[in-house]
Amino acid sequence: MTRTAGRKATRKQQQRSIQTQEKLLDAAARAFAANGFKGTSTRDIAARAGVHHPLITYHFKSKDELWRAAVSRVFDRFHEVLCGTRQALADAAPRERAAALVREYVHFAAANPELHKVMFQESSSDNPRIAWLIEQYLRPLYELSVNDLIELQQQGVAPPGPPAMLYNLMRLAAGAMLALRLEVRGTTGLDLDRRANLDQLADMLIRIFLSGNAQAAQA
Amino acid sequence: MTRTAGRKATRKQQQRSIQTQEKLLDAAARAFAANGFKGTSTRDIAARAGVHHPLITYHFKSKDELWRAAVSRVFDRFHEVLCGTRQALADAAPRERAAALVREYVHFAAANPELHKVMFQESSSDNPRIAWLIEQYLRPLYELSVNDLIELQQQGVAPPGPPAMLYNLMRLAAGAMLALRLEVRGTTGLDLDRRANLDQLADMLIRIFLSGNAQAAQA
DNA sequence: GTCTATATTATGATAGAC
DNA sequence: GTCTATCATAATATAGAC
Repeated sequence: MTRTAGRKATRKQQQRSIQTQEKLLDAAARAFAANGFKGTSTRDIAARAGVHHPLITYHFKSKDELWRAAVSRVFDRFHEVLCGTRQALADAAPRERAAALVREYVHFAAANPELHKVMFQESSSDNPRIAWLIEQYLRPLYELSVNDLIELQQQGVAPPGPPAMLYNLMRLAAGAMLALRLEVRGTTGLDLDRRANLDQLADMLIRIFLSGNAQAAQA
Repeated sequence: MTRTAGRKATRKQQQRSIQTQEKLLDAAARAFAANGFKGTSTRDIAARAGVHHPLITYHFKSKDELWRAAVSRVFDRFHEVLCGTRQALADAAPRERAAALVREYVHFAAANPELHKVMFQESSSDNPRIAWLIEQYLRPLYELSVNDLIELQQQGVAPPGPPAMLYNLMRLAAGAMLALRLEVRGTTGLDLDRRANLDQLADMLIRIFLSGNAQAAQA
């Protein structure tokens, strides 16, 4: 009897612990995205999550490790989604596969603005966090994509020029638009919370970056 | 004799005061660009400037006003440079004028990375500073540029689509590349501190965004 | 115009009760 | 697993000597 009760209590506690961690990870991602690592206090994160702030130390040991955990969660999902789509379209024509990936990229970035906000926040200075982000996620993603991009350039689908430059233009143009949605709206009146405008953005990116004459080049 | 000495002393003091303010404004722009408003301490700024931190309150009253002063200095120069080039090329063909402005934009953003870093930092959350920045600088610049851009689209030089979307893609692609130079280098190996790569970036932007068939469209 | 000293609040992290 | 209480440090800002 005592064992059963003990097990139930343990299970409940474990569930609550996981819930608390989830709430903290969500709150941390939003707070770090909004104000950067240095500009965010652990008290602010705890308040957003609705938990007491010493629980952060309890569950994540330090502010630094909480940052890594929160960022990992967003980037892991991003990586999964992109790789999934890429594999699912392994047999599609390169141009159609690339177009689908652009659409996926835009919609994921719109639904998860923390992704690019955190990147922009930490990339503005030389610090251990951006080095970690590059090592863990950004460089691997580039190395996964660059060969496809070069192929698209050779087929004349993507515009010529250094692949690294083209890659950065594409990802940063889309990323900045979606991370800075508030500023974009205030400055130009463009509302990227509307689904129609989001689709139009993806179409525009595809038209600009992936609509070269597929018969040309290779000369 | 006392008057002369007094005047000399006053003049010297005024000069030193201006020097101190300049040093503080430079340091503030760099610090705010690197760590955002909330992530920057006035002590850090004072240390970068090599002055004692109570001098910030003395010269600028508050951290908030120092931010405005530092940002104004960068954006005023930016505005001057762009408007100057625009007027100097009033008689040039629209495409050549636009291309020259893109080159100007890229080189100014490269030489003054604080411009876009500050923008990206503060744009990640809704706060009074980004509202001020939009009101004072970002929207006026857009309203100054959008008619030219529409004209370029009508002439078939710039790609079709909502002008606001095109405007944001152009400025944010260039701005993000140059604000995130460290990240771009770490992720893709592209070194935008090299003058040659900078020129190539401007050329690529012009090719992508301003190389439509000038005879087409208008249909 | 410049400095030291300090008031006051906020921060990251910990100790120990329950 | 959760809470209160607390420590040590760093923050913005001010007061007042020189």
